[in-house]
Amino acid sequence: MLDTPATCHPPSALGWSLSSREPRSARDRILVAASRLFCNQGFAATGIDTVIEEAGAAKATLYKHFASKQALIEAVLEAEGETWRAWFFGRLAQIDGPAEARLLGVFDVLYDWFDDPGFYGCPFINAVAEFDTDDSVARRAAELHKEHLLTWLKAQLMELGVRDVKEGARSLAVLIDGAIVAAQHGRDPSFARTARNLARCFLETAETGRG
Amino acid sequence: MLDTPATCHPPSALGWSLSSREPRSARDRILVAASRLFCNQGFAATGIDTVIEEAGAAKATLYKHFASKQALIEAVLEAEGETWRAWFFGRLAQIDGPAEARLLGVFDVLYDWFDDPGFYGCPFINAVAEFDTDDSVARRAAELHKEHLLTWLKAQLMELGVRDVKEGARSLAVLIDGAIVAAQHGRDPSFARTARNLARCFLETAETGRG
DNA sequence: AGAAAAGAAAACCGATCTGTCTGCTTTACA
DNA sequence: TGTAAAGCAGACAGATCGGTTTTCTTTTCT
Repeated sequence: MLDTPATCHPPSALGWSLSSREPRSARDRILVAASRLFCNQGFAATGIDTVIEEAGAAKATLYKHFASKQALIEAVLEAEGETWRAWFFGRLAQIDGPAEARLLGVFDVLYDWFDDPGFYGCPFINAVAEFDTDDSVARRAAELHKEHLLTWLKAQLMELGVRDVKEGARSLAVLIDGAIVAAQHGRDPSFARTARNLARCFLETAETGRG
Repeated sequence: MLDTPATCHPPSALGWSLSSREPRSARDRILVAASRLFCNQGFAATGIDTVIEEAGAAKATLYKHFASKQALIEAVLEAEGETWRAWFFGRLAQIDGPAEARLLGVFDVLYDWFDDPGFYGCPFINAVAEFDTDDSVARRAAELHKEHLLTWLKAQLMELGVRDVKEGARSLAVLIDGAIVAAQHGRDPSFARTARNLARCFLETAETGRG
């Protein structure tokens, strides 16, 4: 009963997902199970009973650690985002060379993410798609996540010496979001390469202003 | 009770949404109400009872026209997609000039879409985000929708004389998806301009092979 | 005008939802 | 070893879910 249900992909071995972490406490097990179920089956579509069954935990235990389902969703998004960013920026940090190589490397790392059988799109994009209307917790979590990304992108663009760093980061963010959605819909990781070519094309013209 | 609830944006005046259509039959009212609620509050999060209340219809009437909630979702996606494409391609058809102007015009039309107060992102992206795991009706509807878009893009790129038409269409699709998601998350229509600049940048290098 | 279809209102069904509460067992720590 | 916390199992509550059925009214078309 602790096996991964057939409707869920196996936890990734790459380490971008919370599901690949070894749970220690009951709280961990609940968080990991909720993460896997929420991200694969949807937040609203996944019930609390399913989460505790997958986690092998008691309902009272869940509600001792998380005040409500909303709070659990919030915790899942935060933990999932942190895990993903640690993996993503960790991979990028291994790339030595100029900032341009690191910026293009973004799309190589994205390729590996898309190519993982457990890839289910970006949890934040999926969450905002569900809870769009109200300015919910999901939206704020997504904003924070994107803020982290933009900060990193801007640092690289600054190092590269492009003129409009803010607009450059926005451009790359559009490419990243577009690649994620296209890869998710088409189940085709090669959209990372398509986006990479667009990025190279953009950087070539944007770099003209560097010193 | 037929008023738009506070949680929903007013129906668009531009005509890209099904909500802007004047409902004639009870079936129409149900379809329009379901479209507005599903797209604004989420598919799973919106109950049948809410739909019939918003539509001012009886539950039996709904189930006479639609076999199930899934069938209703399917009908909403199909109708919403058809309405959107009629609006989108209609706007683009008004652009006279070379294919390049029409391709860049895509992002001007997208701007108007994003700028509408009733903008809730792309229904297909949102639906796939909810029903990702199973190869559901939503996924097939999204594929069909993207197929329409790609066909149009390829026709323009062919007219423009670019070398790799298929890859060019994929590139523009990434830009469109990315702009949609970024605009939805940031509630900022100007991501359409960012994507437009990327498209111009891409077309300039891709056009080198035209005759 | 009269037949027939469409629709409204509301009761009703079984299942499932989030969340609470009560026992009992296991773990952890002093 | 004894005490306290943590956790499991499951019943339970009230609401809501998707969906069916019945009765009555309105519309529509010949």
